[in-house]
Amino acid sequence: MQEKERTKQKTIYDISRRAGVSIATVSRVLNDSPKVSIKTKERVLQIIEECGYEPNAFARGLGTGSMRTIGILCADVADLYLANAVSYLERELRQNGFDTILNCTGYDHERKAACMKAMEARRVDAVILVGSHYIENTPEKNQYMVDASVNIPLMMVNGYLKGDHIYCNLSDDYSAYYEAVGNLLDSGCQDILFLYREATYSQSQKQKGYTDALSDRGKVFRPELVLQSNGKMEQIKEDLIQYYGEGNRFDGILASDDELAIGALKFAKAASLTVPEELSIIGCNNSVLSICCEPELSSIDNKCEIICVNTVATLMRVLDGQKASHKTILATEYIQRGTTKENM
Amino acid sequence: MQEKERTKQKTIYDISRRAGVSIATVSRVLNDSPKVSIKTKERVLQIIEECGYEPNAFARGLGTGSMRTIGILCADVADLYLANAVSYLERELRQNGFDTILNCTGYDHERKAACMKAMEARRVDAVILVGSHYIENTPEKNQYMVDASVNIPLMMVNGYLKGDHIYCNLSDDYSAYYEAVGNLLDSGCQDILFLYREATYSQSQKQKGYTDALSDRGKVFRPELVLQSNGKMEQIKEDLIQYYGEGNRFDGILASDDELAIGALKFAKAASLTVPEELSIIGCNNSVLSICCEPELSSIDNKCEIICVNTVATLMRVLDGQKASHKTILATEYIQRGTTKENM
DNA sequence: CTGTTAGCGCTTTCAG
DNA sequence: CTGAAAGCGCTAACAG
Repeated sequence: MQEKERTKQKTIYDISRRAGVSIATVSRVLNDSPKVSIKTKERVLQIIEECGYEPNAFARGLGTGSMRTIGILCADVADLYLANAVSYLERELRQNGFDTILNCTGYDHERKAACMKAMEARRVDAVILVGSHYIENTPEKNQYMVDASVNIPLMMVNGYLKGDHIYCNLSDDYSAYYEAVGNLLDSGCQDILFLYREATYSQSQKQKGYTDALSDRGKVFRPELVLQSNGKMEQIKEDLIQYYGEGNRFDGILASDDELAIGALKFAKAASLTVPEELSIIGCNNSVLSICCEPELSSIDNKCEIICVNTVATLMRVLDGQKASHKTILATEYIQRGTTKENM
Repeated sequence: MQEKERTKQKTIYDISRRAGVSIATVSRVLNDSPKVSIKTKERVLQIIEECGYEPNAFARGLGTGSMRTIGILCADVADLYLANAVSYLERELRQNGFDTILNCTGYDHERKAACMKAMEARRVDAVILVGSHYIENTPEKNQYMVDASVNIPLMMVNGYLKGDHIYCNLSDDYSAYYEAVGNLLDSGCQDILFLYREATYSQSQKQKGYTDALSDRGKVFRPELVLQSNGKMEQIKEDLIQYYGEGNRFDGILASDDELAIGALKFAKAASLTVPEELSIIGCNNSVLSICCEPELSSIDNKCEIICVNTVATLMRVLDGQKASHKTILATEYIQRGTTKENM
């Protein structure tokens, strides 16, 4: 670490000496305490300015037990949705005077738990978990979060886990998909394929909305119209081509994210199906992707920004010792574009 | 902050007492020092485990002067390219045992400088600046980085600034654009429009490649074939429609990013120009966007991952006191897809 | 190999 | 309003 020591950092003692006051007074000035006379305060501030003094954050952290840092855990910031969320969260946190430590955990359970531990060790003031990937389907696998929440408040963006110090903000995926099915049906679709990526908490809510909407509208749920596809766009397209080749027919696709939907769009082109006339497609997240394709993609906007703003607002109340809601569900908005027929 | 204190955190003293050794020994065990007998080491480790003890990171930071944290400054993680870069950087840093503090500075000069100051105050071990936006065109505006680099190593991803403790890794935008122009010309294009977003360092390199290639191929540079367009996809399309409406003609577009290129593609559709027959388009960054559209976008891959891996590797050498290269330029790769004609 | 001790630079009582 | 002094929890000489 010979890179350090370039400039001998000044300390509070240097300032106190130059100002002819005690370090306590300097500290008070630093913390904008009211019990310092304006005169001394100004003088100290003056000296601080002159010396280009910056208080040592570690020492302050050691003293107060906090460095005003929030940990953000997300599977991968390269993911469009997560990147957006992180961007909003970081902005809000900063506005509230908190720095953010980012940790991309990936999708592996062990690593997630390890990353959470690392955050605790780092003594962040709270951890925000972004994405429904964090909710696993067995209590044992979620235990590490419950454990962590004993020592530190946990905020979830688009995930729900019950716990005394766990606060969740999520979009109403169930209703969004329920409504989307209704829209497709209203526009004349008969057979709607539900296309999803993996079994997350969010996905199960979406699928529930899908099946409930079908049965409420008197349609029989056909399990073969639920298809899973992972991988990238090209793979999704291939999967659908194969599925279609096996004789499966549908005139509507409700996908659990925009990438899947665009894969579907590429499939439509490959299968020479006109969109939206012969095949309607709805994506989810209302990401940039949805306006890149032709026709542009109808999508479900899950109000990521609102969720994030709300998450940080809630966190601030929690850190302030105020009461806060443990579960907040936010409404989504259906965005009509070119891949679905206008109703009526 | 009443949220703290849930579990009285154990200290090194608690461990030393329970283990019947001095705190120094515990500290040695913690730091995996070789000068501890295996026996005591195991015993101490045992106790640490039992107590669920975690060393206080702030205290350690105060003692060592480092919390093994790197600051990443980027204009906005919601930006596709930047998100990718941050993702790679974070991964590499973590693999080297460093946490990353993310700060999205936006594009305003004042804020950038303020954020840099904040990083210094936080006493990160180094700062990585991502994106060529950080390089302004007057030395005065770049001064804050030079100043910061006196106290802390600075790494630049896709930007170049001279300085003793500044280390830059950037893609060879000049050659990439020089070559791209060649490709367009070879495929039969006559009039190539250079479409850019804003005057950044990177952009100027690209434009230089563009003009040099033209003149080297005996074409006269026509200033009216350089068009700036900001805003989102829709706006870009509109700008081009207007530009085209004013009588400007071209059969190739070389854009400085994928979003611009897709805006161009949308323009082509609006103007009923077939792509790539009547209009060839090349984007840059080889982002997801490039495979969302129809036809898929030919793009310049600037090897973001390699740059990031290299950046962190260089940083590690710097922190280790070794010599490192101040400027590394990496080759790009042209990705041929559907918006350009195959050569030959 | 192990223990003692002096910081690291700031916050925070407690007196005055 | 101001100062003295006791930590905060750990690291790192220095002695043994």
